[in-house]
Amino acid sequence: MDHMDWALLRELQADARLSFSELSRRVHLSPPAVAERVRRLEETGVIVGYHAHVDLTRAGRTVVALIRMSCYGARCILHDPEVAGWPEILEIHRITGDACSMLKVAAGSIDDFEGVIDRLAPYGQPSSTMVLSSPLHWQPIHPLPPADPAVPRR
Amino acid sequence: MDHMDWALLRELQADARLSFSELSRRVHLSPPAVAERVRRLEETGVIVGYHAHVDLTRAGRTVVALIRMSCYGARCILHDPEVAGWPEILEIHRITGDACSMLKVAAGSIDDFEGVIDRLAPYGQPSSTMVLSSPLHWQPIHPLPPADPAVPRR
DNA sequence: CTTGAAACCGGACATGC
DNA sequence: GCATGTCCGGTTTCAAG
Repeated sequence: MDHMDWALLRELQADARLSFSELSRRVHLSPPAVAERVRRLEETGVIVGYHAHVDLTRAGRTVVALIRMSCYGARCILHDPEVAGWPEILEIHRITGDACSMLKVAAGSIDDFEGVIDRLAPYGQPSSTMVLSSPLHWQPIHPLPPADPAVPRR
Repeated sequence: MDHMDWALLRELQADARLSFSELSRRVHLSPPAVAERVRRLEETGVIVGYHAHVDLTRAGRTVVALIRMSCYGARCILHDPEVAGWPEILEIHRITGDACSMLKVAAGSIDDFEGVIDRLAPYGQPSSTMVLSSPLHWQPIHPLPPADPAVPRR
């Protein structure tokens, strides 16, 4: 993960459809070198995929919510792989705290959302928070500046 | 947004780097028709971008958290565009409830994470929940089946 | 929207630095 | 490990139906 790898990640995060040739021009590297580096980033699991991002509202998902699930012991959604297949469930995160997971849900309507809640209820108590808007949908990953501790830690 | 548009979205969400020709084979449409449909999906804002997805851990972001921000009145992070530029802040969602926003944060270390909390504290009270793992990072958007109410609503 | 043709570009390989 | 150069295949973009 040197500076050149980060330059390639920066470009591919901004536009995943760039060709190797176009990439080579932007990062000032030869096309074969670019191809091999990108292949390595894919095979080592740094790049996990290339995805088109779809606007939820324009795709008919007008109701977005974050749901904290407090599951009933062993009957946890984390143990049921079926839940991850429901179309409204976009993300599942296992978290610390009194709840066991946080879900990001995008439903087509309030009725649809109510149906999701009904389907989740058997697993535990869902606590919903509606998403009004998302001022920052997504941010590319770039290298963090090295930490310089202003106050030395004891 | 007919069936063919959804087929194109399905393919481009699964692999954003597919060529128009390869797309045309997969959805059984001619290459010019594919090119025009994709261009329309981009210009109408259905497709908002094509992004390479990076594994947070392998990119050095070992500490992931969700932070609920309860801001001090007008001094809200939603009103300060600078916050969205901090590299550790991946998402900002305005939400309902007693908090004003939910942040997704990916820091390089606990020290770095503590630094983010310190920088957030002037805006309001941050309440952090650590993400232990993410069984479902991302799910493509596909058309929802039409609702058929098993129990008629009154 | 499809077909067909032509120009272009991008990817792969081999060679050499 | 990277740059250069060549070749081939694929892709894009027209035009016409």
